[in-house]
Amino acid sequence: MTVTLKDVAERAGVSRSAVSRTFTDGASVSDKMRRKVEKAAADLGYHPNALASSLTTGRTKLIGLVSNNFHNPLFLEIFDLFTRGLQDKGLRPLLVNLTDETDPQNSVRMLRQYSVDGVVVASSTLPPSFALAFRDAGVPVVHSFGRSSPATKVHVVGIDNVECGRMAARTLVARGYRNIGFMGGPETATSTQDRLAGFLDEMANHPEVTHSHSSAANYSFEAGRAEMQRLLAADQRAEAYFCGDDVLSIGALSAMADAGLSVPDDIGVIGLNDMEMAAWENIDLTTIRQPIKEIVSASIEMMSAMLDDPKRYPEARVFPCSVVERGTLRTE
Amino acid sequence: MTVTLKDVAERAGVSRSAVSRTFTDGASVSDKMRRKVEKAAADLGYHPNALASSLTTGRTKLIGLVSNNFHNPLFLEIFDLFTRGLQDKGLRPLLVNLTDETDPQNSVRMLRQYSVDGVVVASSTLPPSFALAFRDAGVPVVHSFGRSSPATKVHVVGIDNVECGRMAARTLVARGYRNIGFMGGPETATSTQDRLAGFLDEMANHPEVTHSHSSAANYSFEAGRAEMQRLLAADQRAEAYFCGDDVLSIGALSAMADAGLSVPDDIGVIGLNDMEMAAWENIDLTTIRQPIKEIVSASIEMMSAMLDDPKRYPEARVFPCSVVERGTLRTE
DNA sequence: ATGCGCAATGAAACCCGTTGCAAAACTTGA
DNA sequence: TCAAGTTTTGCAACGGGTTTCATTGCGCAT
Repeated sequence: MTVTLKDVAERAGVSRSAVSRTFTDGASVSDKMRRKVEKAAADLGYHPNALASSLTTGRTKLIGLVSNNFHNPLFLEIFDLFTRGLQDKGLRPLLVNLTDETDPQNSVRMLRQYSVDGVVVASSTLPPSFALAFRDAGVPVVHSFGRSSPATKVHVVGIDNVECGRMAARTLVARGYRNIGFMGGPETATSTQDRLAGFLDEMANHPEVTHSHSSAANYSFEAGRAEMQRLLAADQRAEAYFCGDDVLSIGALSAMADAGLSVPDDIGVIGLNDMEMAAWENIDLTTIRQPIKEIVSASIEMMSAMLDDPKRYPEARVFPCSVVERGTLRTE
Repeated sequence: MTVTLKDVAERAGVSRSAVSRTFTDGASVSDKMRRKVEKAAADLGYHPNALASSLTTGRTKLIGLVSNNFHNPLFLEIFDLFTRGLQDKGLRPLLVNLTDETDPQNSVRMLRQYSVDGVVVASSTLPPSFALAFRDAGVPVVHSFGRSSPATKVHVVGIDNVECGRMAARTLVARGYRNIGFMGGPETATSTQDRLAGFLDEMANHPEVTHSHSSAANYSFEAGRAEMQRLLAADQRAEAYFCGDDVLSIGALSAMADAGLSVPDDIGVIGLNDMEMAAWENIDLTTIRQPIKEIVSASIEMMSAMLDDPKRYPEARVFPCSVVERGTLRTE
């Protein structure tokens, strides 16, 4: 059924090594030989078995793509970018869905069994220790959308969430809001923690502005809506909210609309991410743009580099964010 | 660096076969042996190499997951279901992003190189010939969300798009709309073609109702919005539209809002899919529900069955759809 | 022709496991 | 205690490639 090296070698009347060499570039083969082998291979419909070769070469070109964000539409964009970027480099994404799983050991074991060349952890909610588990197992790893620390031990690509928190606070204050709320994602997520820290840090510079904060159960529409409903019902309403994610913001907007509030006249919202949906005309969300294209390509670049040099010194690449002006904050 | 069977065998003072057997269930090993080997394996941190074993067993447990829908949020839900379902069965999804690619041969070649045990084509826009290419290459394949034909040659799981078209038309007529439009997705997509066919078929039963149809460039918000803008500007506006997809509907709703039309008072919309977003309170889209959970699990079941019996007779599993009543059609 | 250097080739060992087969080690029953 | 039967075990071949190393073949200058 399946055509092997040996079959081709026999048909072409050459040795197996010769066939192998015509299919690995950089090997020394004469034109005559190459033509002969290629002819035989074409006749038989031969394609080399990538897995068999990985046995000796030690490379599979398989990259584990690990994530736990299968409910945030932003991540569809991210998966799109990752799969295409990896494919362009001849790498194959082995997708791991971590939903309801926080222990890295299972994933580490599984991905090692499949001899992946490297692992990309694409998540803004997993702790740094998660990626670390791969490094400790000797697997090249980059944590995309992760938290970078000065003492980082794995490659990290992302944004400065603390600075984003500051930026959001600064923006809201500059627009004249004097009672500001932060509605974050799950408290366990590093991104939530950092954004809150930055937010509070900046607010400390503005004692005249009152502020408060709370968090939604997770980064989802429902959670954002529920939390905003709670805030509005408790009559603790701020003049404007920084929501720790766009999809959360959209949930919040929905709760505001239900409460009869008009945005941005009665209440303001600024999100974070700038997912495609934020630009939809019926949403038109003012938000802080996270440059996902750049983050993904930097992640892939780093991964490539690590494949060549697994001992590469860990590095954090942090991309700047900027406010995208749309219609959910008053212009002042 | 990497610990092999041989290392464990040496440390335990037994043969390599013994080690292999303790790690393959169903093999005959004494308890004493098993304990000895497991001890040695644990000491060394050994894990079997799944790829090496696949060489002799002929199974990799790798499943190609092929899709070209990386811009429709519905597919994030679908990927979530697929990855979890496959993982639960011990299978590993190798993700292939087909964006901008319609020729199956590249994917076939690549997936064969990686010796995948099977392939799931998850797409409502690819033609039946795409999945067929895998079958012809001897790879078990199931086409999820595909078009089933009476003479189908590959396993297909999905819905009856023709019937959905009829259902939409029937629903709109029943609500008293007398001028109805169908706004489909890309004309090359089988789903669009079938939904249109069903729509027209049903409309033929209602000569008193005028109807028209057009199509958006692709299944996306922007395309839906643009097409609806065009329709409204041309003043060809119908009383209600059946949009061939939820995200298309949402784009259309946005265009309607901009045009100052109020839904459902001035104009009605019914979508198709019932993605999570359709239930968001600020969207509240009346739509035809496609049971994606059932479709995905049926696909995985079929795939499992084919792994046991690759020559399994091809079968089409078609799930019924039903209208989900929300707020974008008048109640009449 | 002769010899030199280099590119192309093949034989064989190796990568990490699995498995058919025969020998070894146990049971069991009488 | 011994023969017969059943489990366990190890050996060696195998799966589909790659790679080292020695050998062969070739072009070229002399």
